[in-house]
Amino acid sequence: MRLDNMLIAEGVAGPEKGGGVGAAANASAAAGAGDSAIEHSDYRAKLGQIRQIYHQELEKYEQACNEFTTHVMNLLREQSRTRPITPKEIERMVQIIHKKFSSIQMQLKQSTCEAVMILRSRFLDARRRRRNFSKQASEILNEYFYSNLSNPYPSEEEKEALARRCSITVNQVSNWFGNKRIRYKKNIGKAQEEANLYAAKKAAGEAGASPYSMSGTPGPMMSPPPGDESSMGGYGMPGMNGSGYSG
DNA sequence: CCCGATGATTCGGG
DNA sequence: CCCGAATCATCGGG
Repeated sequence: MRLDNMLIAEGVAGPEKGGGVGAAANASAAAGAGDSAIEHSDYRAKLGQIRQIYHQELEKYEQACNEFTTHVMNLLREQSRTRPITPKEIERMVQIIHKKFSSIQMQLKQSTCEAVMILRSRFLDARRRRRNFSKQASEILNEYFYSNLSNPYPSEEEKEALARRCSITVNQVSNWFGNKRIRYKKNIGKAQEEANLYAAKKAAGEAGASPYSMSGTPGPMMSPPPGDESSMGGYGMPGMNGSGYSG
């Protein structure tokens, strides 16, 4: 009976229509980008389709069940002319039929659940439908990162400020820094170019009168910049096949 | 179409 | 909870 609960929770079963603001929306909106409304409208449309089909099928089953029941009843009535048939017997018959049909309904519920699950992962999983940040947002984030290379761990307040400036969520800022740190470390050589680039940009912006202590480079404690551009050909990228599941 | 870049999620550890 | 690491899934340029 868990299937019923789930279908109700997803808004497939339960209230025929109306708001139907399910638990679907807020379930995995963790770091979802700002405009989640658009994606959700698509999601809702598909969900509505599923629901429609579900109810359609359900009704069909019910109708078939009723038809079959009356059919059997008629047969029994005819038989009752040649042999005695107790009402108990009839009731038993009806119960058997209903049980059979409800098991069929279970199958329908299960496949509907499956469809909903697929739909959820297809639309609500933020890994899909990923959008790159704007160029400007990347600028801001990179600027902070390379200006604080020795300690690229923004506090909560700083994250909020950055999030506001970039028009993204705090979570996304955290994600960005997490990715940036690990990827910087993984590839110092290339990142160094970026570092120089942003350092130059910053220097241009400050035009000389900067309060930085000029005791050499700030020396990032993460790893010493080797400045070695060669020997960064290919690190093993395994197959990464795109296992296509139809959608 | 391939492949690197990139944002998001998952997992293990403190 | 945050971090690093691995991984996933999409984007975007060639």
